[in-house]
Amino acid sequence: MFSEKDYSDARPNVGVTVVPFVYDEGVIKVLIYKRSSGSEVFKDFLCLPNRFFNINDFNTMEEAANHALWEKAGVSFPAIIQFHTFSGSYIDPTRITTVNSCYYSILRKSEIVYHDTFCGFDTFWMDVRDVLKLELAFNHNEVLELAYKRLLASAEYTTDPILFLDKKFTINELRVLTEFLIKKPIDNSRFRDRIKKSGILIETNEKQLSGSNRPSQLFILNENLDGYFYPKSLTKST
Amino acid sequence: MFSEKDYSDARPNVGVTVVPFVYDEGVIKVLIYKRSSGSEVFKDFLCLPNRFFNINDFNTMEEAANHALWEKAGVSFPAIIQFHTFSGSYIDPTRITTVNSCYYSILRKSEIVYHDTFCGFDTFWMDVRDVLKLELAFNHNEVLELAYKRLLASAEYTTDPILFLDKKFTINELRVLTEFLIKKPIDNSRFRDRIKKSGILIETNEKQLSGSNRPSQLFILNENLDGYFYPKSLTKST
DNA sequence: GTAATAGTGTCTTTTAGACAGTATCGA
DNA sequence: TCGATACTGTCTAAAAGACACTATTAC
Repeated sequence: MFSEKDYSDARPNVGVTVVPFVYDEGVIKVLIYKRSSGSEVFKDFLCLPNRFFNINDFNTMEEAANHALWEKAGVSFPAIIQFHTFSGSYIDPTRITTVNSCYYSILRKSEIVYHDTFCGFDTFWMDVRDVLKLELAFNHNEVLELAYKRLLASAEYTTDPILFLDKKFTINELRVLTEFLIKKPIDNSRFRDRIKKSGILIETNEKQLSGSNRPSQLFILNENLDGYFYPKSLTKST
Repeated sequence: MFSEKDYSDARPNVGVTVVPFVYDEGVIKVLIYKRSSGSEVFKDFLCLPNRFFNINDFNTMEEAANHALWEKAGVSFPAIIQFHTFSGSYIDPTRITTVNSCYYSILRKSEIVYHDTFCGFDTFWMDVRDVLKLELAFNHNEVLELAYKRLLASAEYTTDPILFLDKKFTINELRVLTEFLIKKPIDNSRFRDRIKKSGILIETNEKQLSGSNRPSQLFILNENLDGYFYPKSLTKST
């Protein structure tokens, strides 16, 4: 396999797509941009940040993904999570068979460089659920749909969504975010118990005043733990 | 992005790799084969089933993956699960930058066409843990390592490993398999309770005699349920 | 004081964990 | 009858779930 000279004309186009998520105003928003009217295909369509994977410019697809993210969202080297690679001639119907590796990124609102236009692109942050009603370029509807599904599922098992919050956050902020992601109410008392016993959060010596009420304790993520958050009970947890 | 004429020489090589797993003699085995001494690269190395993704031969990478699996393991169109796409020049160091999309497959031992040589390849089924000690071609060590890790993790959350068992199986067979995958003993009584309450298994009217003892009840998988198996308790399960 | 949100305590229900006990077969 | 493995019951410990209660602030 992988013979350079034999196969150069039979190679697919390879691209990366990034789904940049942010938690803002109580909902998850995604960054999209409008393709220029000079584009070869999908002129003026809305689109997720993407990039051709050109081996002269990039060694790995993660580099290409980071480049796309920087170009459109103004964020450098955030955590990106590969969730699926699509392939087929349907992705770019007027051209050749395409391979599209997709990543999503959990961004902190405070770290995004906001710009209506950047590198010449018109970008928008929109509620994911609204974007899913639109017709996007390429296969970006299925890309966004799967990315959102995986993001929501990750809230059930991992601490990843904590990356949406500021470095210091309150347990209530985490609870409200988690309730949004899993679409169910969570009992406050239980949630606090679990979190304290799990050891995933470290109490800081700071408090936050959010109104005329008792100040809330600020926590940071315990970086030493990772992976699964909620204990399963298939076996004794020991 | 994706401009055909501009980028044809800058396209990476794209290949698929399949990790065929089977549950046999109480352990998970993987199929590997020996590359021919006429290969351009990695002559005589052991290797996982793989295939160049040539757009003249295949429309999607899943087709290429199925072809590789058929060629080496003699199984047609089993369930394949994409778990990661690797990229970089390190994958095939003497040639150009490569993109390698990887799948694993959960095969039933009874459905595998066993052959020491098939389509001219010498194939072997070996305990995964032993294969991981060897030096495989390309990046197949990291491919196998991640595939095995994902397979083991799937036993904690999904019913996927049931696909290793025959269509009709006993709860004890499932328990022993699960104990192997999660590397922990499971209480028999609890396991039965959970399974019965979860509704993932349907009782058949057949029993199996496995020795001088009470016959065991045979079950089949309830295909209507899918996804997660063990209930989490973040919220009331209702 | 009141309103508002942060955080705690306590009781009931559900589930997990350990393990003894019963069932059904071959020999 | 005995040995072996399949399967069930029962008791205790732990966790979940519901919700009342206290804490701290602005006004």
